[in-house]
Amino acid sequence: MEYSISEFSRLTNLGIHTLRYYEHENLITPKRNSSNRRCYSDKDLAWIEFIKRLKDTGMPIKEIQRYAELRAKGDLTLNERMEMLTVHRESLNEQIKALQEHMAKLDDKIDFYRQEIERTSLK
Amino acid sequence: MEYSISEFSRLTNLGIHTLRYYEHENLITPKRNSSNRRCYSDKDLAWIEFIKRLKDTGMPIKEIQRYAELRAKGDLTLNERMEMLTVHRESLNEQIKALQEHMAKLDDKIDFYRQEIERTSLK
DNA sequence: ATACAATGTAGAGTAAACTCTATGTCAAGA
DNA sequence: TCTTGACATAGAGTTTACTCTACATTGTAT
Repeated sequence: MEYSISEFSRLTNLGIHTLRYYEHENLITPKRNSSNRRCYSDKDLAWIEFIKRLKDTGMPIKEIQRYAELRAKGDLTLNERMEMLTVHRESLNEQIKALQEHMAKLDDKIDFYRQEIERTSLK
Repeated sequence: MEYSISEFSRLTNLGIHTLRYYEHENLITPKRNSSNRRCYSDKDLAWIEFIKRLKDTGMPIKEIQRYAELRAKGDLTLNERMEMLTVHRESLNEQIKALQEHMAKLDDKIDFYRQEIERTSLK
């Protein structure tokens, strides 16, 4: 299947402006039809979903750009891309650990508040 | 103990400019000495550490501002503050869940890469 | 043929959170 | 006294990632 930019915008939940911005930043390069309109494919869809995942896990656009560049060069860059993902995996792991520690501390704080409210009878 | 802004900067790992910025945004209000220099206390230190925690868990400055405002009003706002923290706790919980899902998908992708590299003998 | 809605490009504007610059004050050492 | 060096304020500048505006084209319905 092929999609116009507005269809693709709906499918990906990314604004039309954002899609054009991503293209401008060379994250994605959809085909064009005879009238120069963008034609997004299902492959583009899978790719943009992966881009979203990288973004949602804190990878900056610049680095996704680098990854996209490698991807465009084909199979010869598989090693390098896997290396990037492996490094990113580690950062993700640390993010999760950090958030879990924050969660524990936050729980302590909430408990403390609960006691204070009890003690001062502000409940 | 009391600390000058540069000492406090070292203790908190926040730049001097950032500390002044936080004060400008009413997140923290250190005492001043007779020459109008900032005098940070140990209480300020504990407070800034908590601010960092909120920030690191994705709370925007605006909301920390709101929390700081309540804190400045004293014990009468304990309930409201606990409510804020409880809501924030939930968001933190969801962040962790989301990251864990991303991690699982990323692992799948890395496995796929490993197989592709094996298959195409690019190792 | 005409209107109009979707699309195209280039570039300006926005929001958040800093970060830096210009300029001035002040206490302490040479 | 003179000179630093740390600190003060006000406000400008930066970075990231969009988001929007202005204006030109194009395909389709009337």
